[in-house]
Amino acid sequence: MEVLANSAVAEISKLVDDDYAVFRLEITQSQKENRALRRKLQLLELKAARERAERTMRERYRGMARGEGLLTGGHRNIVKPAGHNGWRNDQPIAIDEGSEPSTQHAIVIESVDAEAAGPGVKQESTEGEEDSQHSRDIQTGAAAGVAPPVASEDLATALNVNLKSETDTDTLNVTHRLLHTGSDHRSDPEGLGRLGCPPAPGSDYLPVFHQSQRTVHSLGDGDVLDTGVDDLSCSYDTEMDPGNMSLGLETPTDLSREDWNRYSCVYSERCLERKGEVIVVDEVTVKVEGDAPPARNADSHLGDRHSQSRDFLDYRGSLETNVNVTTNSPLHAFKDRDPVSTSMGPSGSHHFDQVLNANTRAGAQVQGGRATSGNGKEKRFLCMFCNKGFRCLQKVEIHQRVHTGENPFSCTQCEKRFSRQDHLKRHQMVHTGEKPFSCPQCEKRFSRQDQLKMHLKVHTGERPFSCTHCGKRFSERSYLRTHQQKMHTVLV
DNA sequence: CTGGGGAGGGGGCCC
DNA sequence: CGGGCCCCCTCCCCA
Repeated sequence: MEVLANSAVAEISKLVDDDYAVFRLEITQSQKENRALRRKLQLLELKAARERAERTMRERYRGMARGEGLLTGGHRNIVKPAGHNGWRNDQPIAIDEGSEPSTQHAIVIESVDAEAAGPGVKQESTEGEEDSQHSRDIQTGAAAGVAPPVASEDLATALNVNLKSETDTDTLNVTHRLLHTGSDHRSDPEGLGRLGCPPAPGSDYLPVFHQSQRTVHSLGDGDVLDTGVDDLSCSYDTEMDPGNMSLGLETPTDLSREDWNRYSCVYSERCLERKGEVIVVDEVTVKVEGDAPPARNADSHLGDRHSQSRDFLDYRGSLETNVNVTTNSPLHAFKDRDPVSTSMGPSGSHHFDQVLNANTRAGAQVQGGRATSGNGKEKRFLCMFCNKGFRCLQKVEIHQRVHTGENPFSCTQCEKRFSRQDHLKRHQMVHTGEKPFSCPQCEKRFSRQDQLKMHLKVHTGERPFSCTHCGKRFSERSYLRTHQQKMHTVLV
């Protein structure tokens, strides 16, 4: 009897276990379906939100374009909508010495080669069909402007952020994105802009999206990187800071243009690999439509004699003389224009200033001459403004202050501001009167070594610069230039 | 007009 | 990675 009872219990247990297993399987499948449906729903909602947001942005930009010239001559005076708490021209970035200049975010775009083994959506496909399906969804949804796949884990966050924009058109926290549609109006023979799609040999350019976190600034701007590639097939949309990213739409230089930047996003087959504040995008190619020449914060250079206009003019010059520049050159300035990104709520805000300008690469090369990678030490970090390459993230962030006008270091003696700490330190010698460098010939003293070096030419009679017209020699290039301009009317 | 000096901006390199 | 330094360029002022 006991045996029969035991066997019966065993049989019952077996049946229960079997049913339980089946039940669990069904539950798992249901959960999977649930997730898939939820994601689809989120994508749809996101799509709708983005379309609404873009529509709003366009209308706003159009309004600004009609009301205020965004580009006036060599300088753009950006007029922000009232009530916006974004970057203000009368509030130059002022981070006093000792305070942290900025906490910066960056996006690193790597080529396929660079991160071939990196994790990606594709690689993660083994985790579930839904992921790969999701990846496909995002890719196919590019034209409609679907949120970026910030890896599967970050997707929800990104989506949430994007969805947030749906409810607040004035505080559009939408992902920063890079638009791709396949450039057909640009030439980039060197493939600098081919950010991984496919990468030019030895050109792993890593445009750096600069995002400063400050308590008072929240300037978000979408950026577009024009890769100048004709056969692009992928683009991406990046979520810089899911919690605070602001949407930035490009401001067309040509106000008559109607082709406002259409922000669409497509993720490449790879995924974003987010590492702290650095996002690595694999196999990404982007294209830009629309113009947004860089502008400088008119008041960002306090006491700066030269840079305010000069840099901007230089920038314009690089554009104007760059054969690669097209009317759709994607130059963007952000601190001076922030018509959109005003996520300045009390919850804190970030400003995301970034500019992509593949077209100014030539200018950067002219200036630096070694802007591209592939020779010696790789310069994988690209300035989002001018595409100039740098080896270190910090360097490119510092460099981008050229474009942003950011001067975090202020002199306590005269309130002058500097973009670099060493410049501040150098400047402060003006106040201290320190002149550690003395001329061995005349005992004249200088505060700087390069000035001593310059001075030494007085004694050596070195005149390496000669006028090609009259043969007159000069010790300094600037002397020669001045001479030629005045005497020969030749621009050097 | 030339030359010299002062000063700021920027890139590169090294520690 | 950040700081510091070197170097160069440029502009301005002035003698």
